Amino acid sequence: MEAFRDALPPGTGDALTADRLCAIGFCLHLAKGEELAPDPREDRLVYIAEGSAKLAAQPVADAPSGQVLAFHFGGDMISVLRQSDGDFRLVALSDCDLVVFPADRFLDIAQSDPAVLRSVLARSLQALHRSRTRMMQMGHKSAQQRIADFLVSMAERLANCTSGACAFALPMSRRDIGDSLGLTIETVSRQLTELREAGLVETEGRSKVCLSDVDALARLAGRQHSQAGATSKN
Amino acid sequence: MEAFRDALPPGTGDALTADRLCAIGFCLHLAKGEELAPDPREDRLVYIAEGSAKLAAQPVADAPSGQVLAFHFGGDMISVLRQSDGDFRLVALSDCDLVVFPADRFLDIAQSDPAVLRSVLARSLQALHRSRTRMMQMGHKSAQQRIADFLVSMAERLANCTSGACAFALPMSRRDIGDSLGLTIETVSRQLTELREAGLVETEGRSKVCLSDVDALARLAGRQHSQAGATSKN
DNA sequence: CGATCAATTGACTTAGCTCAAAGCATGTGG
DNA sequence: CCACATGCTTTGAGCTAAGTCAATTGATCG
Repeated sequence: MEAFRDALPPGTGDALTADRLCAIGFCLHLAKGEELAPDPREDRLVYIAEGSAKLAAQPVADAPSGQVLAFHFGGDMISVLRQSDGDFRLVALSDCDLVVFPADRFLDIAQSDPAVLRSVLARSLQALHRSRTRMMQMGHKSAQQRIADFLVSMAERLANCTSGACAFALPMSRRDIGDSLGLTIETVSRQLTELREAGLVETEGRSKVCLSDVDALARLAGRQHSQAGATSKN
Repeated sequence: MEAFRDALPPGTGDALTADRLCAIGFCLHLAKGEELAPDPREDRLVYIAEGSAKLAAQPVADAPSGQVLAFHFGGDMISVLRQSDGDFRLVALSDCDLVVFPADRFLDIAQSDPAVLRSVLARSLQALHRSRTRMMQMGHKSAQQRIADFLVSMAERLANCTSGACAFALPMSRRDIGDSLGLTIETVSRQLTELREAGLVETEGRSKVCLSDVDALARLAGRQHSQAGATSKN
């Protein structure tokens, strides 16, 4: 819970507001593979204090594990809106510590502190912008570009690396990667092999990857030297 | 300008706030094909009082006219964020009446009226949710499903029709449609032909379309009986 | 150490892209 | 008012990237 207080936008919001927000949130631990119990009655805001998770749609015919909307990691604040046709699911990719807020009450409180509300709004407008940029790219990009883009995003997110070389572990499976990019696991695997043969990526075991040249990957992904608006935090 | 006042969320926001918001906005008319002059200095919120427009990225190699992020129509409020790598462009598809606000000042004023701010936030969270749902679909959908989905969206947006039959005129070209769905004009055309042969769509001239069974199209698009979260306003 | 499930690799199929040509609207000038 | 020119749209014929099906390899955990 303390971690959440630190995550509030710096310089905005007073201590009182933070206290009141903490009062309505509850902490929750999810073990790897566990899922945040859906609540069809209300929208929720979830803060990920620690760990990694995927936001996925209910499984459908052509995506048995449920299509992946986004990946989220420690420090992210995400909104889990209830859907008319069934909730989206927040599934832990690794052990997770969460703080869950009812969206209505959270906003009621934030409303008394416009600075907080505005900063939440600014965040969500940015997120919308990123989501759109991403969507646009999705429609026009090849499998290799998508994988390259994915790796660059993960490097930023997981290793805080936007340039040069870096190594980190991917918490999600190939299936999750494929489901998030609109590709099959086979294609994901093949593209990784190609990138490996091109000397851009090394892999070890199922999850460890090592990117030798993030800039080259970014170029491959078709990113126009944009360091802003690249991560996929909510 | 009066039209904008009506567009403020009903029941929220007082008259004073509306007055102050109107004071910082300026009206603008765009003729068909014209473009909102970009302003790299600040983000803007644009209200479309009348007409239709596309939000497109700067032209790149593989999309000469610029990739289309979204279509917008009368009544929409959209945010045009400046980009690190060049602005997105708002281009009129038909003659348009706009009201343009500097985002910062708009939010400064809205901040004094938390109800307005919150409603703008709620809108943008919804928009984010829709954008993500859409993005997810984009990755996994066939050309025919995308076209069907597009037609259903347009029926809702342009003819206020979510079921049964309806007819309307598409203000955008096949190229714009393709650019927004990640398809080529040829594929757009071919899929329309298939839908025509299936008896779901009739076309007349370049722009007029007649959908005989919106529900069937929605089913074809893979929409799970979701009437909520379907339009693509902001 | 072995069972099990994830990941890789291969062979084949197919949806959608590219290149190319022909048809139509729409608008303009005679 | 009609003819024509222009540019959108449609249609056709390959081609290629990615999906499908199937078999193998490899990793992880009890």
